[in-house]
Amino acid sequence: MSKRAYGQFCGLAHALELVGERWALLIVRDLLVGPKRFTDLRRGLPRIPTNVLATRLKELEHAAVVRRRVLPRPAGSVVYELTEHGAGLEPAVFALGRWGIQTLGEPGPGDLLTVDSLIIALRAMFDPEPARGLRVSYQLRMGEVVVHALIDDGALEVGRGELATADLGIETSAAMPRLLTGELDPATAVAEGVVRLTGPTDLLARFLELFHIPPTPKDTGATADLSR
Amino acid sequence: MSKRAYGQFCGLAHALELVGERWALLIVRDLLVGPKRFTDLRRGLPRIPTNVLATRLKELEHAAVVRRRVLPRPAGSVVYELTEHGAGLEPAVFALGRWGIQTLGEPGPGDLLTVDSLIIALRAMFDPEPARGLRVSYQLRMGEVVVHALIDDGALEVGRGELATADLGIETSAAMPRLLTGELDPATAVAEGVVRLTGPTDLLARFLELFHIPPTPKDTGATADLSR
DNA sequence: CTGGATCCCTCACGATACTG
DNA sequence: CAGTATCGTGAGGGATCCAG
Repeated sequence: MSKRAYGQFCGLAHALELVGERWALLIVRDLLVGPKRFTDLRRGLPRIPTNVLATRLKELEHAAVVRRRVLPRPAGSVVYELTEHGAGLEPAVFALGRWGIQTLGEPGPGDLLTVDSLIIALRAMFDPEPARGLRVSYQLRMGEVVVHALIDDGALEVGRGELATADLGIETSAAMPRLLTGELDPATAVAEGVVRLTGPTDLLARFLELFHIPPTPKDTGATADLSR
Repeated sequence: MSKRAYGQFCGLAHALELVGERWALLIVRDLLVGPKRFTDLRRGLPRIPTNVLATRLKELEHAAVVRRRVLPRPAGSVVYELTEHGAGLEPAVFALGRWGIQTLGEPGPGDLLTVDSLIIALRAMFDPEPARGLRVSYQLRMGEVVVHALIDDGALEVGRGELATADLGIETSAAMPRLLTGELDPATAVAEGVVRLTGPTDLLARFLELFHIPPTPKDTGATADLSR
């Protein structure tokens, strides 16, 4: 048994031994979007030391979560991708992401938003029920980051970059989490200018039906900030 | 921003900053069963150093996941319990647990099974759909650990200890994960004696309809053991 | 330029002892 | 019972260096 094992015959404990190390689930998050090279992962996780990234990738490969694959010639480069088993982490990553976004608050000065994290966030918050029989597309811009979402009869496809033909363009900043929890009313958000729209305004309400999270629970008296 | 922050404006990253430290989610797991005293938590997590447990509880309290409460006289003792926000981690804990149990394998020599982890495992794998209109009760014994489950029209209640009136008593060992993934056939499990029943045999198949996890994916060539 | 490996420093974790 | 104090170890953080 490993030195740092939890020593419990328990699915959660075993999962944490495989993907509970620091940075591991963020690597899985980025790989859920698609295969990536070492440098791509570095770009999406700028604060990870390269030795830690290399170590995590080896551990995840050993745990059959990640597969290291050498692309055929002439590319010849190395990509990391999730195994089928690793892709099975998607529900857990989505659930943790939905929980975390409830108390995300405003971005700190050094916090950055990546395209992949936004793609995963949209997929995590998509509710297929109200999307049945619906066909609509959105372009979402948050700072430099632009993604688009195609909804087609209960199915969602999220891609990076612009989509000129989108039914509605949404441009916003850090207000998005408060919008998604229902903490911020869409009408007042537009009125105050924290959300700017390009297209029919009523499609924003539709957007919030399709993408949502449980509302932030009432404060229980404990301090929830991150200062230590 | 904290020194060890991930520096990402992302729900998953924020969640990992709150409950991603070592032992944190195992503490949450035990508190999902009910409020506990410091010593109760120690008993359920025998390998956690007491200072780490104390540190985690303070961090979780600060993150509004856990609430420290002094019981009214004459008890006067201290209990830790999940806040509403902390209880919102249940779907994430269940999803991670379901993923981890797929590759749990056999228990190591030092691995132990606790009552609370078994209770959470059953709740995590319960499927309410086949339970509609159904009323049945089970007693489950794995080594020293005994719990019981009451299913009543889509609702599940799991409690610790024996239930003499249970419709079926199931006594097994480490074979349970393989049974739940479908990797091990219930008939052969009974025939080989790794599962012993007390009651109508066909209720075991019913049990596996009510409690199940996605089957373990086919091996992809990577080694999945834990030796380092 | 990609894909890492190596070094050093710090701090979190782990084990144990001890206290109100 | 409910933690705190102390100390050793090893993992993470950051910078740099190197091979293909």
